Amino acid sequence: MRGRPRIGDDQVVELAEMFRLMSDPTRLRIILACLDAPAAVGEMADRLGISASLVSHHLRLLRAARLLQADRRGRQVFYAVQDEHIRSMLSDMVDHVAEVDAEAETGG
Amino acid sequence: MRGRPRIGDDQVVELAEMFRLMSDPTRLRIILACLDAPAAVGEMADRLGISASLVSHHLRLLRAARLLQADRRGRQVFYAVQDEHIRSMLSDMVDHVAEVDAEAETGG
DNA sequence: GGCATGGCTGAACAGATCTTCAACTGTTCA
DNA sequence: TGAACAGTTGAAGATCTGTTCAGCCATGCC
Repeated sequence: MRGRPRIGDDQVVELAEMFRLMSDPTRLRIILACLDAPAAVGEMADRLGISASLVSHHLRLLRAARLLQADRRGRQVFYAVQDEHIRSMLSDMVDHVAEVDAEAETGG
Repeated sequence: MRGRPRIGDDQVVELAEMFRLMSDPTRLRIILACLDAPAAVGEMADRLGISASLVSHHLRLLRAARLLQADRRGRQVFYAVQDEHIRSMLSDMVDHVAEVDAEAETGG
């Protein structure tokens, strides 16, 4: 039994940083808003009911961490999830919470 | 094409809260320390080189969120990851960062 | 009971974080 | 060129968070 790979301190910090980026509800909503398809900044702001400025501040962090990637088209900037692993992990987590919630509703 | 399940605001907040708990390096190390097998508080403190008080403070949050579960044996209290989904997600993430790191080392 | 061990808790403080507001850059179209 | 639209940025402030320190509860053994 080798067990799972041991990861070093630097990698724990890196991993924690990824979680930190997804740990704010507003920021998580932004990530989820462009999980399936690229979304423009104003579009997200409208959908989430927050200012474009706030969206942009959060996007800066997500861009810096290479979690999202920007793509300018005319005067709009579209954002999409860059890290495939994060995307599939988030999909799983979304499915999971949806599932747990459905169970709770039917009296699980 | 139905797409993935839509999750509501409450569930986003819930999900963000889970990520928040894993977003602090110290707390993440604590979770990882009892990922494969239950670990006692003092044991973790020693292994991580931090005070038992600090470990205990973090454990309180993790317990409250039902991420970890406590099990007293004599004077020691052993903690283990309670949520199976979180455990497997974390295993995946650990594998992922270990992989990415290995690739980087070999010049990927 | 008394003591040692292992763990928990509350207060306090430094540092980080989220949000808002105002001002700025870049792009399109007339 | 100028105006309007889309997004970005920096400063400021209230709030939250991680850590330390001191003291407290619980268990096991003499």
